[in-house]
Amino acid sequence: MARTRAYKSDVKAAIHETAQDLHKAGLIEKHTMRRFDESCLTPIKTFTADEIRALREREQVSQTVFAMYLNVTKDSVSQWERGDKRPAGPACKLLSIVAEKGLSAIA
Amino acid sequence: MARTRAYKSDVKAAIHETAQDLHKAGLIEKHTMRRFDESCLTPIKTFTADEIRALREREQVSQTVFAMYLNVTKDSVSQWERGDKRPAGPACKLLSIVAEKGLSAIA
DNA sequence: CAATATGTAGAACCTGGTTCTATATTTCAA
DNA sequence: TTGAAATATAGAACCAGGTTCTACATATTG
Repeated sequence: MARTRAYKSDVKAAIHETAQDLHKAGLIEKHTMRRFDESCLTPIKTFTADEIRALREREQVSQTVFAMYLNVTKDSVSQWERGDKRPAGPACKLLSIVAEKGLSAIA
Repeated sequence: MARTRAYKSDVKAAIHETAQDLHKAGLIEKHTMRRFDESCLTPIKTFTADEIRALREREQVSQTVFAMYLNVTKDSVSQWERGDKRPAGPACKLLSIVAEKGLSAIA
């Protein structure tokens, strides 16, 4: 292992690193390592308008500040929360991270 | 402070939490807190095709696995690396996080 | 009061992200 | 060695996400 971590939330990261090191050492095959990657990825949620709003309010920030964290415009956040538009792939990933680890995880 | 962290990379998160707590305590105004948020956000890079490829290869994963982490299709990653398309706002945010903290930060 | 922050609303535009197929090369297990 | 699977390129077509703009309404604050 290249690094060790104290937090249990980083178990998945550790699994990935372990698999990578095992691969480098020639102990496991590439396709096996990919299975590790698949299994240790956090599942992506599909957020409703209300869930997005609740998430933002949980973090106690305005739409503008929330948008800054996600690197989108404030209008986009507003549209998400009104159900006008729905966040795409990368946006959902960021929202999932925030939902699980809080805004500070993507500061 | 609600939590304390040991790593210096979380200084910005700490600033945010501190500002938030100061606001709750009525010691600073909302607009002042927003300035804190602005200043503690990691600047977003604009990635060239080559930089994206270099970033992925640094993490030693295939386009497919890289795509899984970012919650986009493998085709999108391929298009980025060939300069066919360019990552949008949320995608750039994710790439910036990976560039700074590694793939495990968005596992 | 005046200025700022916050959020809604809607329209128009552009391009990112998806999906599909086809091709070529490499990797690895049987 | 053979064949399946992984990897990556290429291009086309489509949809909708994200942006930008304006206008309006309501707090909030100095």
